[in-house]
Amino acid sequence: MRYPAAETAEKHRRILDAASRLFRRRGFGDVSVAEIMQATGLTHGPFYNHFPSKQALMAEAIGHASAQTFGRIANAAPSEAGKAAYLEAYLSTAHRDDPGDGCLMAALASEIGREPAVKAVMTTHLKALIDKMAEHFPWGPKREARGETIRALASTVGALILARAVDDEELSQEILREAAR
Amino acid sequence: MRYPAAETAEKHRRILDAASRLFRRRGFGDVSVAEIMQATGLTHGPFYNHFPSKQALMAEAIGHASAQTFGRIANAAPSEAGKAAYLEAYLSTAHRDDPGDGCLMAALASEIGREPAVKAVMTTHLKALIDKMAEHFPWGPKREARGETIRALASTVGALILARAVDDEELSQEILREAAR
DNA sequence: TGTACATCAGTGAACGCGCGTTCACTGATGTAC
DNA sequence: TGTACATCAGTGAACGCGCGTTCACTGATGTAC
Repeated sequence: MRYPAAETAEKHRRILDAASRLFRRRGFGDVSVAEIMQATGLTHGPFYNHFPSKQALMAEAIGHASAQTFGRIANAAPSEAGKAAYLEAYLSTAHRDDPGDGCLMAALASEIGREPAVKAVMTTHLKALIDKMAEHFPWGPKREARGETIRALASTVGALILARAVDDEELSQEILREAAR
Repeated sequence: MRYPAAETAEKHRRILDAASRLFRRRGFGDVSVAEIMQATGLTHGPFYNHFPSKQALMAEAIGHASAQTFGRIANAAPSEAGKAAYLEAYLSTAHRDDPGDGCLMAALASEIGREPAVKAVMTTHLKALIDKMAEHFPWGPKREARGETIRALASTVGALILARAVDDEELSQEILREAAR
């Protein structure tokens, strides 16, 4: 290899960072390959040295963002208090106003199902996420843990999406507040 | 008017019908004006006799689909059984597999916040929807009705979105089933 | 009633634009001797 | 150690394409007399 492998890997990572942030902020369709490459300080040409297509980048960027989420859960205390803090952060206005660094599902929800490669990565992510959350946090009776995790996920993802879809600050906050109960 | 007004209005309605269905099925970005017009049996030219821009159509199509949802709620029996039937239909695999005729929020979730005109219409829709559901269905103590409605909306919308984002039939069904409890 | 005209929704070619992707070229880096 | 060469990531112009939008034209409809 002409250039050290570490440098190539570093660039690959920077493209994924920029892409996963921009995609979550504005959606797959509204972010161009050129813009992503510009965000990493390069022109758009060498993109194809790293990824075979934009579609492939979309799938890999989802995986990249998924790893972030897992890091966040692993860092939360595995107690009732840790769970409460995690959910509170999830339903915060800070998270609502910063989709770029936030939840994948909430940010790209309706676009995920349309691209099979993306959907596949998302499925793996969600399965692992349910397992991780069910095992990491306390959920009352053991055999209820999985069901409760799924219900908590659906509620919080739904609430965040509704809060973001709305123009009215008061209503938006009300939705987050109610879901936190 | 050269052509009878009723005919113009009828065409306007047919464009909105096609648009709101296609948008929900595939998203705003992936559906072209030409395709919508073709679905109504016309070429794309006269589109601009009906709407000033695609953006304007997006906002109007949301309003159009919103009216459908309200019709569906009004038709449900205002009883515990009516509410259960409504929620069961919402969380059915039939609804999951037919976004074109289904819930606006779940279908366009992440794209709504990005277009201010669309967001404004959506806010009006959601406000009216919360009021309508809180008042139409029984929810236990009166002053809890609004909060419970919001939580039910967040849970069901979230569950439908997760169920659609997933590749695995079993997991998808599990999500719908858990949210229905 | 019949005829010439005015209207305007519909037609389809054309426009400019931005996109994903390709490619001939550059030039900095490492290698061979 | 020094020099000529090979490599390959990066550059940026160019490609074909589909999109939203415009527009000169058509032709069916209704109106005026």
